[in-house]
Amino acid sequence: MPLPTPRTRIQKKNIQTIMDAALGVFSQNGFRGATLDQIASEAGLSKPNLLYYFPSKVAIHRALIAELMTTWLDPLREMDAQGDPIEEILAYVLRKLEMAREFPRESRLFANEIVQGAPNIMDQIEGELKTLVDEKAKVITAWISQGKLAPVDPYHLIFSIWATTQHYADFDAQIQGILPDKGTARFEEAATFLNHMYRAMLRPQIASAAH
Amino acid sequence: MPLPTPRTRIQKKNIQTIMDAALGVFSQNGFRGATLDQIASEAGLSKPNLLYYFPSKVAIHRALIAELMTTWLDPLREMDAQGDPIEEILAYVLRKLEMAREFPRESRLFANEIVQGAPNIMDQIEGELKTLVDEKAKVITAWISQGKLAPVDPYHLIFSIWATTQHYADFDAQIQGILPDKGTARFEEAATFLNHMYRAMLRPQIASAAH
DNA sequence: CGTGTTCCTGACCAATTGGTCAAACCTGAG
DNA sequence: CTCAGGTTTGACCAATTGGTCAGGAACACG
Repeated sequence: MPLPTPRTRIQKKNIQTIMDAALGVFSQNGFRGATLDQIASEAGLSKPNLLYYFPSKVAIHRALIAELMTTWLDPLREMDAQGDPIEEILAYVLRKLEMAREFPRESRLFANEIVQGAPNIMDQIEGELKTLVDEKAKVITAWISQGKLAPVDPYHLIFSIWATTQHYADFDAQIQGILPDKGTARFEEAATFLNHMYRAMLRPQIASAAH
Repeated sequence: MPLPTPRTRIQKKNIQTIMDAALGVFSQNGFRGATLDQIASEAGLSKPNLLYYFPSKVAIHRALIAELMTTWLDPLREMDAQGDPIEEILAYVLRKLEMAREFPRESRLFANEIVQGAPNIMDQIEGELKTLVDEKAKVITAWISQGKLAPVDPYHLIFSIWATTQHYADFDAQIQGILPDKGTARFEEAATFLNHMYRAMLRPQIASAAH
């Protein structure tokens, strides 16, 4: 029985190994496309051994998603209403881009889940996530009404940030197929590009002609 | 044997029915996650009947991808080097957004394929697609050197357009979970937002102070 | 009508799948 | 060393999967 909290160091190690292997397999094949044998093989364990630590395939997936959800939203949480609006948003963009580079598997796991209709995490999207987004949207709206940002829809602004940053993880195969160079330069180029893009669109226009 | 070109009207109709059903199933579950039984059931045909028209599961998938690739790139092809740069790019953005609204299943089919490493279409990405993108990147670069656009990396500009527009199809579940309204307003809002975003970032800055 | 071709199906198959289980194997505290 | 607990595995199972096949049903066309 998989104990709620890992007790022994063996449990800790194996659970970690399994989740790491499962992350790779689920993120590449989606839930239905992934097999326990694949995960077991990737983890260097036997299939019954997997099922000693997790009661079922979905349990592994759920554990992964749960772990991911807690850390995935941190960059957005860090956006500070007290800071300089444009710099705060740009910092958020760059943090998200950094996560796309650092944790592409996590990004793809998420992408797979959402593309398939988010069957397992819709409640968290409509709860935790929506709450956070609503809160930050209010912050952005306040910034706009203070004239510190160009007037844009805060929700779609956030969507565009998710889209443009996660794209570099989720669609990496396509990007690497198109971009001439094959190094990691694409992420640095992306940082420059997104920096320009969001600065340009968020810069408040010259104050209204009337004064 | 599935004849290369559909002959009878029955073939035409059934092949169409199958591909439509397969599009739905593949786009929601990915290739490995989709089953022939599911597709057959969705199409209202028996499984052996599917395999009368297509020799295998991958054949159906290949047919879908092939059909998609031909039309999916049309919006980009239409970008005209002779037109007004900003308007041309914006028209492209809106066409892509329109496709995300009109053909979300096609978008998700594509997304699934790329997220999983584009195993079946990497050659087309590195061939047809790359050629087209290279060509259009040159056009954009020319526009920039004529001072008609702000200087941005043309490749990443195109990536950002793909990301922001397809996001509304691929991640629709998330968007609908977050946005207050549930109608189709999100697409109109997106059009407004993207219009602002790309105009702001592409507008050439005031000519260099020196004159 | 008749008859050759196209279309369709139930029954079947081997391989793979998620999952079980009893028995064997470790491991660490006393 | 011991032995009770945690850990691991080979063998197994029922269900599902992609795919086959022989034959029947529907059609086209003279």
